[in-house]
Amino acid sequence: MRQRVAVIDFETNGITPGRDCRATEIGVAMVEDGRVVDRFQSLMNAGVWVPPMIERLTGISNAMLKAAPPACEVMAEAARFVGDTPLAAHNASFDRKFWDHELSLLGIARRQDFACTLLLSRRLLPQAPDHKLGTLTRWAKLPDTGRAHRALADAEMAANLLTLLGDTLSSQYRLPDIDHALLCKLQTVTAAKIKPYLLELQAQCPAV
DNA sequence: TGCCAGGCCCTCTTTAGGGCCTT
Repeated sequence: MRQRVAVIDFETNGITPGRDCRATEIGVAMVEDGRVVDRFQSLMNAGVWVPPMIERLTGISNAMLKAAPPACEVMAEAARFVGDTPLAAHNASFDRKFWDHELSLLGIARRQDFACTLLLSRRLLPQAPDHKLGTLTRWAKLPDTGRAHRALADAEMAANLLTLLGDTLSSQYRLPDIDHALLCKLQTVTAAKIKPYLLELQAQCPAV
């Protein structure tokens, strides 16, 4: 896939964004033509408390957040970095709600759709042992990007997975124009119907 | 006060339930 896509990952102190549940770190891997070409990463201090279980999971402590820049500054910078670039994430429904929530606090509305590497990998890589980001990375022998459950390492893992999914579509179905809009369309086709749908797309494409 | 996600996907389904995935 040649198109530039911004793959994002949030670390947070909980599951549902709100007054006491906020992003604690953001990572963005800008992927283009199968390579990560640019990166953005920052901890952010939203004034929330991180429970011990999540401190252990992410390695992000309350002391680290105390010293981090304010969430509003970080998110404003992240929004400038991403601009209008199409977005992707692993289990995008999670990162999308935090992206939308954090930007809404700045009065910014998202303009672009999210592609989801979880939905796409369930459809295109059904033979994987499971569809956790770490499992898929090891199973597909994708590069080690650093400590799991840190935002930039996970964003780069998801970026590599996105590239693998694009390559899978190219090699298995010989589709010439794989772009973000196609990926967003594919993730709305049910897993049971994806193969016939792709074969139909292939039949409509001129031979390459 | 007490509770606390939610969308997707499969199946022993559709008048439902439970596992997956994210922190």
